[in-house]
Amino acid sequence: MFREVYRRLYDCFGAQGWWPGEGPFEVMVGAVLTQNTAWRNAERALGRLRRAGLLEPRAIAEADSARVAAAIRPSGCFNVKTRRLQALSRAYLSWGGRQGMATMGTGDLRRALLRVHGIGRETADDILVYAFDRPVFVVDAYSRRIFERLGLLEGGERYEKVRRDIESVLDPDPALFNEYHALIVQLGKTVCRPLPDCVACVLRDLCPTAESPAAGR
DNA sequence: GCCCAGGTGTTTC
DNA sequence: GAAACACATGGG
Repeated sequence: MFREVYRRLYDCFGAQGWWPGEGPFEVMVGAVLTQNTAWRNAERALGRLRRAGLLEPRAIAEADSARVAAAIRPSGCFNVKTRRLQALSRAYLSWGGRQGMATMGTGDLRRALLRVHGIGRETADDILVYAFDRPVFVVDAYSRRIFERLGLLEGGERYEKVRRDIESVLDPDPALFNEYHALIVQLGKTVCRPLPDCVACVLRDLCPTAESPAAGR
């Protein structure tokens, strides 16, 4: 069923071509900047970092935190995110950069990322998929809501369970997981706004047998 | 003015 | 563990 949802979303929206970013490190920075933040604002912050010469691990790690904070201001929570970016940059360097990380197994890399201050499950999985091409499903509020509505999730499941359940029935194809999360976000942006209810219309197409709407909120 | 956005850490029960 | 809260800007 998760395959079918994917297929329909892909037919409907086409390839999303995520992640908009230049290399692994930039993707990682973007993943932190977009936490609880619209991508548009994360993008602004990214541009300002670049213009300030701060879009490199060593530059961020060694810069005065006030400078980093000023650069990423448009993405909100800038003091919090500054600490996170500096921690992530130091970790990135300590792991031997993109090469070092590329040689690590997905499980090890995930555990390493989760130990970094400010990198939670969703951000870690964003990084695994979009910076290092690992076949990992990114669980977010949209995917939960959509799958719950389709009856594929009960609601209230833990992050890890959702992730494993979905990964276990899909081919471990990095490109597929890359598109899947992007398509769900696309669906969320175009249809699920305001969040709770209007998922329904797309879901009628996705799965005619799904429970009818109104249970929202 | 209020709610939300491609969350996470801390505190408290 | 789970719930409540802080973090903070920009758009609808």
